[in-house]
Amino acid sequence: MPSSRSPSRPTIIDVARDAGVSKTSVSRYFGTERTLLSESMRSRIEASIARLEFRPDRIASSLRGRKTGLIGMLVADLRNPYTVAMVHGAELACRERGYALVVFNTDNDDALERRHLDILKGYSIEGLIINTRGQNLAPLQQSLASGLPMVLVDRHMPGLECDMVGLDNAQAVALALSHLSEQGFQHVMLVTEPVAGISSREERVAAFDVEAGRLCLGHQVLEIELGDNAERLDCAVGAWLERGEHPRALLSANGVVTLALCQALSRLGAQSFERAGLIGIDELEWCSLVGPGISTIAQPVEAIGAQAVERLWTRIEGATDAPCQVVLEGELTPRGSTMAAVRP
Amino acid sequence: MPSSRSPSRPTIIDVARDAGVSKTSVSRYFGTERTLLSESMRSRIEASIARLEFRPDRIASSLRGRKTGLIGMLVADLRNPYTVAMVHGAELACRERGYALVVFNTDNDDALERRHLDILKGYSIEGLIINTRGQNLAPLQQSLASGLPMVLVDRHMPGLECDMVGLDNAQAVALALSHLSEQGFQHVMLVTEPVAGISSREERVAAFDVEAGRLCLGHQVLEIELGDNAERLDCAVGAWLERGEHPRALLSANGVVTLALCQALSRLGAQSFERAGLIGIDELEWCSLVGPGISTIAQPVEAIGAQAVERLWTRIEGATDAPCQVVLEGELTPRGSTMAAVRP
DNA sequence: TTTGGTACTGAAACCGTTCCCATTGGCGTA
DNA sequence: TACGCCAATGGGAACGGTTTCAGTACCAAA
Repeated sequence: MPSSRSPSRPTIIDVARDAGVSKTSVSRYFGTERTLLSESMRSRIEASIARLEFRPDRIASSLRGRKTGLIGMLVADLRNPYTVAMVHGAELACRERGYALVVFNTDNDDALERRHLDILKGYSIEGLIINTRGQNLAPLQQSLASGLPMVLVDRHMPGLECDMVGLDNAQAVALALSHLSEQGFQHVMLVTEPVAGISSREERVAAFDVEAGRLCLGHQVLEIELGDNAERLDCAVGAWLERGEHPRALLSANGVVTLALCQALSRLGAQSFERAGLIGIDELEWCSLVGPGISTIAQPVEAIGAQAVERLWTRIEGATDAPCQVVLEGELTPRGSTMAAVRP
Repeated sequence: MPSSRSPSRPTIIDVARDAGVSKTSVSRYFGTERTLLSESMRSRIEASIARLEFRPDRIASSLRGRKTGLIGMLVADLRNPYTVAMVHGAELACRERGYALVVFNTDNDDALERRHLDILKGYSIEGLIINTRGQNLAPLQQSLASGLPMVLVDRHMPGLECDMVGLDNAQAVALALSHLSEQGFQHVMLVTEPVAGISSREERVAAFDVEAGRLCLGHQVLEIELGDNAERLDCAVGAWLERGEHPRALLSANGVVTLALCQALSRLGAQSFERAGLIGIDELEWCSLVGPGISTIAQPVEAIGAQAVERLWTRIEGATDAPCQVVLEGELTPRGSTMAAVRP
């Protein structure tokens, strides 16, 4: 009945008293100095720990020397499936390495991002994973300068010299376009949220222009703010569908856009899916169910999250080589939406 | 240029020295005793804090007296949209109250759940939100007994007397069935993952039997393990479709099942959606896009997460009334999948 | 003048742990 | 025997804050 004594958790001193040893020895029982302990000491301590159900207070231990074991993560939109899967991958990797992940959602709010960053620093996190819009350069630069290991996910921030993990955008876009070309599409339109200096979007647009040119495809880019006003998208897509002589296809720059495009096509009439091809970056669970099945270029999202943690870990362990960049390849899943381009 | 001096963060002592006051006064500057400080003292401290960019170390301050401001959350499956939305709601509410949320994903692994619980306790969380399978009663009971405020989400755990927030299952099921009945369906099948003692599933099944009986609908329940073997589901649903004389409809017990059912129907042929009605508990972003549009009963997921935090908060503030139970209503969105039941 | 109260301030103890350093005892060696 | 060394152990300072408590200064009331 260890719980009947004191209402609060047992401390290392309780264990020491119970085992008849010093608190130093109990402290050594956890951590690397454990090998110093004799066999008898070790077993006595073990017994007391079990009897009292002692667990060291990580907060107290981090105060003096020991690390917190906390990794912070700042994401712009937790409801985005990309983010969720990435967080999941990062969480698995953290678990592997003995870290705990503290995730803050900034909801695309820059002020909130600053506040969350402050809070995270207050918890003495050992590393920081960032996947936000990048409007808060100064405070991030300062964190980096103060020696906090950081990793960017999905996009660079100019002026922030740190590791970065993301998709190989050029490869992904090329893969999509060569697939469309093979399927006989001759005109393509990339639909993206406003580029706004976000590097991954820039890269996708740039790769799109280059690659479509190389493949001799007619091409254009539609940059559009999603959100409240669905009509603008309907108009743009509708107009594009109208003036079609060639077999044409849409390339969606990410999962959010894919959803919006499917909604637009669906509003424009059920037969819209037959009037144009569609392929999207990001694999979504419902892609096989909609229309003829939506072709996708899947990002290795879980791997991206895991790699972010791995990069962080090497930095925490002391690696000081130049900032590196991990780009992972996308994978094509062809479905009905890009088959049989012989459309009027 | 405060950063050129010392590599590590300024401490309260640095501020005290800089302002020419005692560290006690600086400590008082934060927290409730602030009113004690004279005007001149307050402004001097303020200036030093700004000059040194001092932020109190929350970890250190929590050691003596002050709370950690951390709320822990244990979820069974972070990739489930229900979970994501609930986490998001909880996060907003935490932000409101000045808490930070530490989320651990147990991936439906009971051992992992125990480990995560231990870790969370090690960080001296102030409250715990639980949404897991409930196979780890003992350690949870112990946490509760030790005075940790806890809230269950979506389901009870028999033997764990604490607050609970979830869907009004009876109302949601009744709403779905009365809609189906109004639309002329005469036979309904509830499809659910294995009940396995999970209270929300039990309640949905119970309500289904009662309500279908009351409405004089032919009814049956299909309890099936999803995951790897999709064939079993295809068989079950296929067979059920075959032997149909009445207009019949499927009621999916949650979003995961809805996805599986749509996949099954889609595999069984595109016209399957016309052979039976379908309505699912949980609103999903793609429901309007699949087949004729899938009707849903939306759970107020964000509200559930927010309410969980609110319950926790009242407990943290000292409320000691009997464990309460917050049930929120589901909302019907009728779509094509439950229209025009006049099917052969 | 003494007393008492109020408004403000700081010294020191404390939180639970880790780390530095001193101590002890046993053993091999000169 | 005396010495040095090593393995094992413990005492106490330190970490960065909060809190308790003991002042100090000032002013009104007795």
